Amino acid sequence: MLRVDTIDHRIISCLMANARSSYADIGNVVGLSAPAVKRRVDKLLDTGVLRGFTAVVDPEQLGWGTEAFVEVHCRGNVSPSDIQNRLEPMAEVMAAYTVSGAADAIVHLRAASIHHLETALERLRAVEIIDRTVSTVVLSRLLDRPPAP
Amino acid sequence: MLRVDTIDHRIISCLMANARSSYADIGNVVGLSAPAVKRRVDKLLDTGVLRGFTAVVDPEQLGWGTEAFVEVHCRGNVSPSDIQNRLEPMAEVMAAYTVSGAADAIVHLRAASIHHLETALERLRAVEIIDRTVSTVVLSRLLDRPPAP
DNA sequence: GGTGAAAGTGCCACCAC
DNA sequence: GTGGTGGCACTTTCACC
Repeated sequence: MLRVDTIDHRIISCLMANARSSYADIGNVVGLSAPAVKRRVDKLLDTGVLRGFTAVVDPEQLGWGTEAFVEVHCRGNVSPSDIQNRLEPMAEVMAAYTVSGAADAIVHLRAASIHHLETALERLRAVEIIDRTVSTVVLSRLLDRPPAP
Repeated sequence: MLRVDTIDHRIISCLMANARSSYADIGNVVGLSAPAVKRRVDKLLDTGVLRGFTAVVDPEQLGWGTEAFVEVHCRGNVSPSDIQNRLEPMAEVMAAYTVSGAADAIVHLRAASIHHLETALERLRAVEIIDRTVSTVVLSRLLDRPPAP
């Protein structure tokens, strides 16, 4: 793990605001030349601080407007990597976390419709290591921010 | 609201995989020339299907590795926009949703440490419209995917 | 970390369908 | 309305200082 200084943070902020901005533009903001910015970005990508660049889409307009959070309770003792391997092939799984408290994991599902969500939940519950699930359907997205600097 | 055809979807997929790929590269994948791709991307941005381009960072390595999901229960009847206005100024709020079930909202918090998370939770509970909260601390991130095509 | 030059890209006007 | 072409400015990317 390496040191990420103030200039790196400002470069990351620029790229989070607009991942397609040019190295020259970023350089004007942070006070560096374009090649210097590129060298820092390449290093941040190499070390994994920056994982990549992606487009932010409106799931609603693409027809993936139905979301739910699912508490997953497993039978017996299950390792996090077990759960991870089971969830990875499911396209509807946006994110998953092991958590404190009664549940073993929280799974963030996104689907095209309530019906699609239902089938995804059925497939989730069919996983043998999963004992039971408690799902909470999202009614509206109040806030959705990209990660902070 | 406009029509988003198959080619648009494939362009969006390319940009989600790498928001910094060139229009020519995308064109090679979807079978269009670079200017044709740019025109479609510009239109998708105009209409809001594409909201922008952002860098994907590893929160762990940036020192924002502590996460929690918080069920928020409000007193009386509170409108979603009320909750939204209260949460918007909090930097630790990554996302928030109104949900079905007993809770009024689910708030996704991200903080630099357990102590930072604690102070964020205190500020959340200090909001007068909020009656009580039930928080679930994330132990590990099993999966974290950018939105699907 | 900056500079300069070569290769690649973005972006626009214009044309064809 | 769609998509393709050509040309010029800008960007990326390298070696070198």
